[in-house]
Amino acid sequence: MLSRLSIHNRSPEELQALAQERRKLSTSKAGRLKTLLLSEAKLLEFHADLRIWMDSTTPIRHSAPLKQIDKAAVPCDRPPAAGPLGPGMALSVDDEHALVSVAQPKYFERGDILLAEGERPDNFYMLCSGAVRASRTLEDGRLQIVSVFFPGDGLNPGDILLGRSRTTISTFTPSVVLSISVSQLRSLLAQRPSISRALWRETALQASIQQERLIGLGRKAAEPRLAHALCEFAYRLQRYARDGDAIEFPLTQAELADVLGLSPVHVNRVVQHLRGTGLIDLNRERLIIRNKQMLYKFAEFDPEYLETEPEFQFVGT
Amino acid sequence: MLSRLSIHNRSPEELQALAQERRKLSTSKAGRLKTLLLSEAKLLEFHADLRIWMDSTTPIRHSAPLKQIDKAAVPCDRPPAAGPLGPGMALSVDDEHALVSVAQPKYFERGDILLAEGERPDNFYMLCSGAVRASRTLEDGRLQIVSVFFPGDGLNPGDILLGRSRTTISTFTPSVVLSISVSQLRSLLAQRPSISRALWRETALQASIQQERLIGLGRKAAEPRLAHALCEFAYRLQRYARDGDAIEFPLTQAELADVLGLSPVHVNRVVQHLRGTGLIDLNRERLIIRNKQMLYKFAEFDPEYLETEPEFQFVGT
DNA sequence: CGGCCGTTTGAGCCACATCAACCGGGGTGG
DNA sequence: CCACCCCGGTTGATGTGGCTCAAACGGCCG
Repeated sequence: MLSRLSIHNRSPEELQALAQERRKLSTSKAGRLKTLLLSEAKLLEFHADLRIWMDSTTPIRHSAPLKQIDKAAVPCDRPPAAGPLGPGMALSVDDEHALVSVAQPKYFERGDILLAEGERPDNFYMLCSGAVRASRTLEDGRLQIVSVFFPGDGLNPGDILLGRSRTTISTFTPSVVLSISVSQLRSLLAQRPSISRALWRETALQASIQQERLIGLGRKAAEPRLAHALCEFAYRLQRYARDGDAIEFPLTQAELADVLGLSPVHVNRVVQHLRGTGLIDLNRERLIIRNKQMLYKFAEFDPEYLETEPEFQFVGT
Repeated sequence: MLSRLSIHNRSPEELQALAQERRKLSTSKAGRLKTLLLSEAKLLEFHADLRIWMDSTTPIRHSAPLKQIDKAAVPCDRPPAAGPLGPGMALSVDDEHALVSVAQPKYFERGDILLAEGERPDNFYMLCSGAVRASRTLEDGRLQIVSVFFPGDGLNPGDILLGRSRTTISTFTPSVVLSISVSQLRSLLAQRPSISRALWRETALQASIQQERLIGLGRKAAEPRLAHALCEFAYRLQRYARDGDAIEFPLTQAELADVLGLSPVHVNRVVQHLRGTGLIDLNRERLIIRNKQMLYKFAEFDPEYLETEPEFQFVGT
């Protein structure tokens, strides 16, 4: 993990300069050191972007447009216009501002553990970039992945209330998350019912995803089960991207197996067969859905369960 | 379903008298008519108990003890002291009073559908007595049960926010349910953040249960999977009963199969083998856990995920 | 160049599904 | 009151989807 810098009292410009420095330095290095420097640069740039976004949006409610940022440089995978958290959690600019102002950005390498099974969650995490899993290891060593998170998702909205995490939360790829201490979140929730509502909604949405996966595990054969997972991932990842494009795919086949409750070799065979039908193209880097219509049909995938009806988002408050 | 009576402006005594009347009448009848009369009596008694509870607890906060009621006559399976909803949803007397006062009790026969897949949920349901499932039917007719509800559970806390039910909610056994229209619930939520918090918690708790079942479906063999489900059911049902007793078991083996993602005949064989080991005794009426220690170990069951840490229940508000 | 990781391929096996028939009890209808 | 039937549970025979074990391959990093 990264050494902590004293960055909290520096201007965005200073932070960007620091980032630039690391990038320059990294070109002359190689291997592990190089990637470390690059990831440090990324985190600094994320800090800078965050600061810029904070300054450009006043805490009083009005939807201030975010100063346009070079997208390639932003480690956050969502349109910056919606703030660093994106529209995923359905927060108002005001609420997002309140959340972000008490949040701390953190960078994790591939495979790092954010929260271990059985621990008390001290922080609430929101994923800005990368991909994260929640998994459980049984006594005999078998592993089941219970949730897969993408940028914009909250990682443990339910655990906050339950007081203990029953799964291990770790990254698939290098990731940037915003972390809020539970105690600070608590006082925020008391002040802002709409944030409370948003977290409840996030909990319900993730339960809905789990439910759909449960149905697959219980009653679908391997092929439609895999197809459904791919549809879900593609849909969630593409919500904020152009349609039809290749999708950066963050899981290995072995990890897919742990999501689907299958063995890695069987996943491989199923992937090949699905490739053979021409419906999809999948390899380590990217997923391309060649015939969305038919794939949805084959997988019995209906994206409705991934959406909230807008009128229900802010009921009551 | 039952014909509606005009009961809302009758006293508890009148209601009990009416119930007594049906019971008397029922003894001279047989078959379907008899059970209908009995269920009508039950609903009337439930109404009466509700009224008594409402009268004995003032809307101003103080934990008024409920007048002792003959437990056998109360269709609600939880200690009346905690109100008709019991401690399941972790409501204060005050909140429970607010909820119950706008709720309508309803009685459903075995197999009745409360909410069909794809419908917009107009009501929020709380189960007082009986057992209820949420299930999904695939195109080829296969069925997967996603949740099993027992008295004290909310049936659709998440759907309220998502605006559409993705599963069919129906009963295993005759059941009494308290129903609140979503619009009334909405205004309650705006007034009482603690109710909002309780529903969020209920959503998280049910997600936690689903998560545990998902792990079983993905990575456990049939036997520990069944054992785990039985542990869970027993634990949830016994929270408000004496330990070691026989438990009234509401599912058939075929229904168990739909919970576990197995075929009915395989469930049968597994049940027999589990009986053979002496760990449990299970038939249509009752479940007896003979060796809790060993069963928990075999199933890798740890009831922690069914509990909320008390200090987290009312944070912030 | 060597080692590691992710993918691929093949052979054999087992847990669980499917199909089919029978049993016992309680409710129904004649 | 009896005959029937339906439902839930039980049993046996047979088939198969997916697992396990084992080995090889290609690309990337050191």
